[in-house]
Amino acid sequence: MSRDGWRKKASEDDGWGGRGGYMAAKISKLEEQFQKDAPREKQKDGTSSCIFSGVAIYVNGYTDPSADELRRLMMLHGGQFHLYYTRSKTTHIIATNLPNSKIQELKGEKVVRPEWITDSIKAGCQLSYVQYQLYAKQKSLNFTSICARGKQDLSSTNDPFKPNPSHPQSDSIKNGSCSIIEEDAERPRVNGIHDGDDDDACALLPRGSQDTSLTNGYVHPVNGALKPQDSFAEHSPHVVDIGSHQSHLPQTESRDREEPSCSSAGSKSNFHQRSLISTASPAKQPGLHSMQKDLHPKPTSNPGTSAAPQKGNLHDQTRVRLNGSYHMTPNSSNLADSSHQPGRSGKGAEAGVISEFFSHSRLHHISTWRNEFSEYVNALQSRRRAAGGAVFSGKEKLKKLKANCSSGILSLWFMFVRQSCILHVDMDCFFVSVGIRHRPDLIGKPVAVTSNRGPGRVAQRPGSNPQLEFQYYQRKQKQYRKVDLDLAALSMAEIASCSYEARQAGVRNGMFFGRAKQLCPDLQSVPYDFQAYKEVALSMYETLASYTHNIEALSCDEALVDATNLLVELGVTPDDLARAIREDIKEKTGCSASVGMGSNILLARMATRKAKPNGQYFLRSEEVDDFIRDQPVSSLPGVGRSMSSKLTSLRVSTCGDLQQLSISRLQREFGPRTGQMLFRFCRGLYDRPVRSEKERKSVSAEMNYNIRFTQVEEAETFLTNLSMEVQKRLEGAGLRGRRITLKVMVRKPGAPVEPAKYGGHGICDNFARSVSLAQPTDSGQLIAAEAIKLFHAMKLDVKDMRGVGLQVQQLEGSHADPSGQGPSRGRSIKDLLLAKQPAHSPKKDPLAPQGWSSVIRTGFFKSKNVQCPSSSSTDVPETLSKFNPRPVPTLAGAYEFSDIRTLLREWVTTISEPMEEDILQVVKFCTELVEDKDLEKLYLVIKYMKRLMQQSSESVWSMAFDFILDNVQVVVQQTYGSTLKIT
DNA sequence: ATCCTCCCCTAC
DNA sequence: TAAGGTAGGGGAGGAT
Repeated sequence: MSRDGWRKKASEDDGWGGRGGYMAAKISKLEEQFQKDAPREKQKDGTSSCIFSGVAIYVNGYTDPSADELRRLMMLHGGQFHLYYTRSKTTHIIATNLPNSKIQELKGEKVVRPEWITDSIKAGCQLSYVQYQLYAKQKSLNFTSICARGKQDLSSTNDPFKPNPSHPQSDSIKNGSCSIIEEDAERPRVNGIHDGDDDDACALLPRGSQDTSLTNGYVHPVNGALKPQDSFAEHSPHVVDIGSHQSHLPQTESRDREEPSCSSAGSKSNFHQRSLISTASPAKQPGLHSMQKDLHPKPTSNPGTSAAPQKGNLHDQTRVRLNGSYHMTPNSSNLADSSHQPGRSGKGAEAGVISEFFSHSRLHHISTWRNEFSEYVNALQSRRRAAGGAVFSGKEKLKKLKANCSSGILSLWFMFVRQSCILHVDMDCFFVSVGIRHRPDLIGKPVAVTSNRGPGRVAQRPGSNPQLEFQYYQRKQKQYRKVDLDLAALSMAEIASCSYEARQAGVRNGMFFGRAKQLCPDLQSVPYDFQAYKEVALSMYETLASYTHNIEALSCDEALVDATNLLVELGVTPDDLARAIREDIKEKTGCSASVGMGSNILLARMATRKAKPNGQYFLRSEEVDDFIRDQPVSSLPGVGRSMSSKLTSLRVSTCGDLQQLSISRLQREFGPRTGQMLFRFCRGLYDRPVRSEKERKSVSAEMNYNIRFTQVEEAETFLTNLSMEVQKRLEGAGLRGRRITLKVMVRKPGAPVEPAKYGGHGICDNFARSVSLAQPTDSGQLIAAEAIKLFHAMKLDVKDMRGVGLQVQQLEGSHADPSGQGPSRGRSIKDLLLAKQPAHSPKKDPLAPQGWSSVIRTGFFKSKNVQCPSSSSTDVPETLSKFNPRPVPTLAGAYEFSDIRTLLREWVTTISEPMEEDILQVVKFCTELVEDKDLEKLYLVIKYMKRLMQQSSESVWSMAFDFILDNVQVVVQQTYGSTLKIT
């Protein structure tokens, strides 16, 4: 039986629905609350009805209107609102975004967009939910007029739930012989422009069968860049675009999106809490709300980390300066860490070093924002689907403006020919622009954003050998320049962004500040202001969203806009639109943006290079061949340092040079896909549509700065803390992963022990190891345990470690249970757990099912001769022996938390169903901890069990946890007069 | 062939 | 001092 939130709760025989369990009590309490609130709401509002009589909704994830608002609407209009999903009682699930895994599971359910509710209220009657179904829409896409071959292609590429990862164009079906099909009404009409790049389609047509077909969006008979034998039959004026990227259900979830974190009753506290937070939030525009909320961060920047209370003992660390770097030592006070974050208690600072680093890391912020703005755009897309649509103030303004002018030839061209038009909007030297918004004195001056505030010179640190390092890097980059001995004394703070004036002097982004200062002595340094960047970025996105929601977020300062429909609707030229957008952005942010325009994403991006700074450039299709011929290959996306140098060795420096190489040659040199990419890119061909919904495939956290360990324990502590960070991110994304990868950077043999750059990793080798888990997890503890195992397997000298990263892959929604078919369980344990009788003394298992193995039947903790794995476990802790005269409570002989943890983990992971005897052993152990007044350990144990047992695919483990907790709480209550708060 | 695993590369 | 993160794509090479 699946432990998944949806399916598990769906079955009535799981025992939680009606047996008077905790869950049932909670649900009925919430229902009571709802009934109580309803009349009050009706009174407040005035407009009420009974149109939702008989309807009970459960809101999954973030929605617009928010869950809170939907709850209110249900109150007003006679419906029910369920905070928990119950298949028998919940009639409709309301959602706008669902992870793919969830969609697969819910195929039989009524999953409906929130507009069903708002529209019904507008209409004054309950509308049919059918047309509001979230994923029925996917199935009902009209493919009827697709030709036979198109259908063939669909089978392989069109499953909107399952994008083919190796197939960037898999979400659009185009080929040369199909006729136009009726498009999804909500799709922008993209016509004749996205030349097909579908491999399957290509393979089905003989090479060169269409001499005139390979174009970059402009249909012309001769393309000088193209030899007929290299042609793919990929272009057609008739494009079949199923629009799956529009109707895709977004997978990425917003940070404040709420879903049941777990199905079982055991998850109650966690889920309940999160749900309440969710319903209390006034989100009116989901993505926007989350972005704005983040702009005013709460003092506690660690909301999702339920492991927080473990801080202060388990993951204590302090920072010790050694060789100019921070060192982490376990088990010491970390009060110092909390000092820089007012309002944060000491226990919230366990990841002090890590979070401090991330808070200062521009790269970390850039990555985070990219995700967040993608979510923002996702939310816009969801809104866009809403009946009635949004108000596009920017668009309306432009429309009015346009009404006063006569339309030019070009706008007519766009109206009638419907040439696809993509805008690439890119803020000019973003960090600098934001940084000097209120510094008019710096406008027009060479400015760089960097962490270095000084003159750009620093003292060389003992032990470093900058010359050696620079030589190494130069050799690697095949630049045999003389090493500047003076470099040693220069600041190695990186320039995140520099003004065009600075660029004129040779300063570049990423350059060390000291070097830049040499090149440009007048260079002014401006500090980072991450908050401001985010504000401006949001403003930019809001501006774009006032024109269209067909936006793809590329980063905090860069976005793609598919303007095809907009231009047709407005009857304006791309330049008109770009000008309006740029003016708006400038007005709202005080910063300038450049806009590149072209018939596809590639061309739009290349046009931006020409547009910058503070300009716009529309690369017309007929100019493409001439334009692209002279472009350096390095300007193509995907061509970086490595590929550039490989191309140089092939005597290729411009796109024109690259056009001379045959596709087979390129594929031989670079591999099939990269070869094809190069072949197409250098001709300006690229047909990926603008898309906003991308499926996340990994979640990771790494730190390759200031990593200096002297002892193994430090590395282990760090891995644990990093795991907690990963847990936080997984929880934030509502994901769990099955595969864990540990990545380490290790000082290269012979490299200076102390790198030239302060805290830097220096010259390193990279190592990575991964492990697959039986079940997906988001547990930091579990990830830490695996990471530590991997770490030991690597047999590193910890002193040489310079970087550590943890990545989690093979993701799925944290509420989906992939297995759904664990080993069969007996009934007795369930009965025992459901009976929920506090059990203070162990008793014999009365009903041991026959199927249990003898090992299990004997009891895990009794048969088990526990070998405490930790070396320290043999030493009796002094504090305990001193202050506790009676025997220390043990679980199967273990008393150190680390050993208990190991024991519990083994128990839960190796056994599909716990024995009553063992459960009672644990209860007994916990009871003894209460008696021993060791609430700290008790808390850790409970907390750990909660994670462990609730993430098990066997729901019986969740029940076991509830049973244990309930029993322990009774004892705690008796002893202390209140219960333990487990978050 | 196709998958998996371990990398490297690229982009922001 | 300084904050060298993060996610995705894909190639190489081995296992199946």
